[in-house]
Amino acid sequence: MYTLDRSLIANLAPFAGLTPQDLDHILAKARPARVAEGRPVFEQDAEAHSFFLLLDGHVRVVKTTADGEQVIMRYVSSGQLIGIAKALGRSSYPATAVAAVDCMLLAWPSEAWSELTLRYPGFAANTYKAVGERMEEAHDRMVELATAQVDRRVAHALLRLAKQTGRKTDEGMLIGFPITRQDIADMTGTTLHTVSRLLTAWEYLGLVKSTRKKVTVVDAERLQEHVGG
Amino acid sequence: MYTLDRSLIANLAPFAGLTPQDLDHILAKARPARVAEGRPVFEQDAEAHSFFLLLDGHVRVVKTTADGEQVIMRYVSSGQLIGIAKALGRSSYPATAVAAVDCMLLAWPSEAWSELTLRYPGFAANTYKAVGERMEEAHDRMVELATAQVDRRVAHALLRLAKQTGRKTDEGMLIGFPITRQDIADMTGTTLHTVSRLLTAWEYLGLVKSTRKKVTVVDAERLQEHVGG
DNA sequence: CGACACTTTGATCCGATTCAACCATCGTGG
DNA sequence: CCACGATGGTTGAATCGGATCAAAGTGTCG
Repeated sequence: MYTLDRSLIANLAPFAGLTPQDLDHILAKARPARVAEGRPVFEQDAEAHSFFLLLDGHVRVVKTTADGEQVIMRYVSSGQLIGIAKALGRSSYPATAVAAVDCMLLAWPSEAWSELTLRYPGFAANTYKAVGERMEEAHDRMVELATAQVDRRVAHALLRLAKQTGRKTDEGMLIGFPITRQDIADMTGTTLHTVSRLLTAWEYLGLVKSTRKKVTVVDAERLQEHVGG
Repeated sequence: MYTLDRSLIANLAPFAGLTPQDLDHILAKARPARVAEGRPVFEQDAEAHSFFLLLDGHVRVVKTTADGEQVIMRYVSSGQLIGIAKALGRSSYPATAVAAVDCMLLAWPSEAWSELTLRYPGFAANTYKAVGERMEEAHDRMVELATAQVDRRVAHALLRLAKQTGRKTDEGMLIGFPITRQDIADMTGTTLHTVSRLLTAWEYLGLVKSTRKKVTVVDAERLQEHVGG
């Protein structure tokens, strides 16, 4: 058995303010995991046996309704915790998490949660701050879903993803993982047809550029304005 | 100066498991407040100077967008905490809270938050459990807004309100506070016109009954089925 | 190269908003 | 106490944003 190096997590937000000893102790309970693109990290309604830290990659968090409709709740980038059901008093996962690309994670057994938060109040505070941010994000999306037209919702989704995960290329900000028209539709509550039409229209206007599973935001400001922001 | 009686809060979820002494100490820091129907308890973006416990009444939590559109995030019933911005690492209120009827509240200065959670871990746990529940609620509404038709969204809103706040009458469950067509529209992301049409149609079918600012769910099961549940 | 996953585009349809007008109920002040 | 303005509610007609239905095109991988 090897030892995980603390440099893996030392600079990540959830562990801000912890000592090297703390980090080592926390890492001692973790187990590394690899999840291939398209495979689940955990599944909706399954018993929440573990929580995870995404070290590298991107994960899509999806809720599926009783009648089979899907909604993408959010995309998780590296450095963030996922599956922290226990932190919010749940014993099962509220959604499915799917690797959007090949991912590296650390996994802790859920029982470790209460011990870690008790022993490291800073860790708990960091986590609840993150929960607060997610809550706010959720509220913002609720407002948007309730009031904004489809074009605005799609534009905002692209702008958010480009900002959060974009890599600068000579054409603009390329969203940092493969994403289909269907995925975008599932984030915004519309259909792949409408997303396709919007993207072609925007490409024609020079606002975005896209190919199979790749979307680049060419001109964020004009895209923003174009949908009225 | 008088003393607040601990029986005011002894049986409420946020204070479950605390001793009488704990309760007295917590109450010593609280200040009672009355807010008349239609008046704000706190306002969006204002500095979060206090958090509150709703002792009696109903409060509507509303977000207003830059372009003046309103969305009702939730209704708060008595016994619940509101305005706990500090618990989630915020320094301003994310929304406006308006008294839906005349309300009685207790108010604590925000600085008391960290002291209370540190001294009473049970209080903290109770709170985060509640936060988890709200998070889940928010997610459910996101899914619903993204996938369900207007009639289903309106029906679910009414069923939820009837269950949470309803008072049994000889006609069914009467929603426990005055609510207008516009309010229902603001909860579900539609217009007062559509809500009005739905309510008249459902009244004709014997599913609901409504007059000015009052809505009664007559037959919850059939209403549920009618929108496909 | 063939199969499959993803994308585009046209045509049609419908739910829900918008526009418009009117009615009902409530509270207030002359 | 009644009149009047304000707030809340209803209903019809026109319109339109997007979903749905349908079909064909294109890139990718085994």
